[in-house]
Amino acid sequence: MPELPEVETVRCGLLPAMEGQRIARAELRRADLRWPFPPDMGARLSGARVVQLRRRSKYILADLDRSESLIIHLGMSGRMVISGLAAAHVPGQFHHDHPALEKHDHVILHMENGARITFNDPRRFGAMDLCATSLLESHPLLASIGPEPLGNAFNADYLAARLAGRKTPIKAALLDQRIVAGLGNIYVCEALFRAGIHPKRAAGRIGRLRIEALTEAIRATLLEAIAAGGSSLRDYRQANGELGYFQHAFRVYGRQGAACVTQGCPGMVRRVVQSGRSSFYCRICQR
DNA sequence: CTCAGCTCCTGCGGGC
DNA sequence: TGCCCGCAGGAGCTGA
Repeated sequence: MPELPEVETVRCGLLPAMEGQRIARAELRRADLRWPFPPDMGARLSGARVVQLRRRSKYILADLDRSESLIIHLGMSGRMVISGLAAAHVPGQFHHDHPALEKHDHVILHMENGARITFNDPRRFGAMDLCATSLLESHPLLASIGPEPLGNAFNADYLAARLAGRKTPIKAALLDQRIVAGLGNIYVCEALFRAGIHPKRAAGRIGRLRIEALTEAIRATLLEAIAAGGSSLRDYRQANGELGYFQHAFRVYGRQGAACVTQGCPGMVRRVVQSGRSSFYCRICQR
């Protein structure tokens, strides 16, 4: 499920185990995910201290004390599982009994503090790479990504300029990471519903006021999801260390055939396929 | 440049 | 029970 809110939730969950902490040993259980790991990745991670754990779009960036940064992408099915984190709120309190490894546990970071961070990814659409921290912005995976939707650079002026003249459906435009960072299929559907915009509407044919509504809908959708992830983080932290999946109430995503949640709206949620991916919307609320 | 379609990979649920 | 099919939250690549 990892779109921007889930990645942010994973980052926050990793903070107590990783930020400021040293990686005692990085264990690679295969040589690649989507792409081969960079040369000597295990050795380059082992012994490094994580100075800062950041997020850019759907990427987690771990700046190391070696002028390098670890780039992590969860792909479609990637998860981070923390174990040995006994009491997250008590610094330095870790125990050392870890559950057995599971299928698709591809990379394990054995932290000096006793925590173990496991990257599990059945479909292996995820990725890891190392890059000089000073060159991160020009890394091929990051160079052409658009502004963060929760930052100041993402506003109605910007979005209007990027959508102008484009015939592609707004759904596809918002999934394009070069236009805005971090959105995926779920939150695009949700944001379009909130903004009252039909997913098939041509991107260049949305009025200024509705573009303003759209930027605010995107922000609100993401902020609410991040808040929901944050609360679920507190809930499951003691249960198991699994990060990356949390319950969230969607208004249209996955609700085809169900009643539209808008008060008094007689419509039902529809599902259409656009460029191979499902879009969910209300034909009455979204134009 | 823009855009649609294909592709990587595994797992799950439904129909027969 | 087993088998086949469609579907899944991403995104790079190709070719028109």
